[in-house]
Amino acid sequence: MTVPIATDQKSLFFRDRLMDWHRPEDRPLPWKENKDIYLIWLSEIMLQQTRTGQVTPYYKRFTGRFPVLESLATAEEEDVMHYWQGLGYYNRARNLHRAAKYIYFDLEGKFPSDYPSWLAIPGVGPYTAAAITSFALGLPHAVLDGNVFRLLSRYFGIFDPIDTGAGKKLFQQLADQLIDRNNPAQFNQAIMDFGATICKPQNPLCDICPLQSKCIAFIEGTIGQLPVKKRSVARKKLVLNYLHITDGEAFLLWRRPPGSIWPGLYELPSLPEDTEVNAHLKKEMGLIPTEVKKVTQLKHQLTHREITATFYRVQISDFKRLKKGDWILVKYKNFTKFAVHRLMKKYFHIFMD
DNA sequence: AACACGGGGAA
DNA sequence: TTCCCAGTGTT
Repeated sequence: MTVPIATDQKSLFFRDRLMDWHRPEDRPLPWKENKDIYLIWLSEIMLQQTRTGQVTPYYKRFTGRFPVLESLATAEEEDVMHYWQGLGYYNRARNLHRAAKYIYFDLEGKFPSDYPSWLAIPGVGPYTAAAITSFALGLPHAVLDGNVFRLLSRYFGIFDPIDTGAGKKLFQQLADQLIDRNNPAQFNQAIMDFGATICKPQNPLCDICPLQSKCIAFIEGTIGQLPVKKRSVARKKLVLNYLHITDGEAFLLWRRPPGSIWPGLYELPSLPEDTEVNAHLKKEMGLIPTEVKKVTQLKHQLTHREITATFYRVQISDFKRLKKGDWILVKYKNFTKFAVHRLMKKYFHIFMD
């Protein structure tokens, strides 16, 4: 790690305020009570993707049964799994056990003493290696977990996705520059505590945040957008029904209102959910179709939505009885003048050749 | 780069 | 319900 310490004002302010904010006694947790590298290792494995409150009882039970490396290394796997039961991500326990045997028998009970060696231990990735080497050995490796990603992305206003190789590299460099080399352990503890208690995912406590005055996301009102993730979490499903109402020469378009998806873009009039086509046409538009045909169904992916759109072609003799409404009558030769979203484009591409 | 891997707290 | 948690290993 040959990254220079960041000396710009923003970074200095961040480091100073963070270290000043940190009160180790504020978040007392059982694994903070000592510097036993075995116990720190164990706690960090348990804490992977798992809340502190959920870990605490497991940690106590587990350390009661396996208080030192030897007890874990010489235990039966079934016994280990039993004490992990209910905590989830069970490969953690298997890797932990495998690693314990490796350290106890192959390394003669001597724990690795640097970052790369810890990284080679089963179940230990970049985060855990940094946590162990800083907490137990005082080495200046910055931890990068969900809390740190969130805090840094907001404070520095970074919109690069955190779930790509490039993004992780960027944030790791930044964190390694920020770390207080005089006290890496306290810095790592502080940055995670801060993220967990102040810069929370939802409803962060910006009003009492000591970093507020220089927090880009707070200043620019983008707290809710950060951190950015490329891979969207399971998309929300959305069902839409569109009506392609035409007399052969023209058809109807409608402009989406602001505050919805695709604000301001045009699309075919849509049929409200749980509404029958003919009834809707007559009641809302004053139209009586000569033919209604289900034409196609298209899937469309958005960042946070999976849309299933069904298209109905509605044939009418003329638009004379069309009620006044938000829709506009568009001649086929003119329809390219209207801005439409990609889903609509897909449909037009297929059915307006 | 994408995916599997668990269970639970909070909004 | 949805989000996300002191992430890592595999493909």
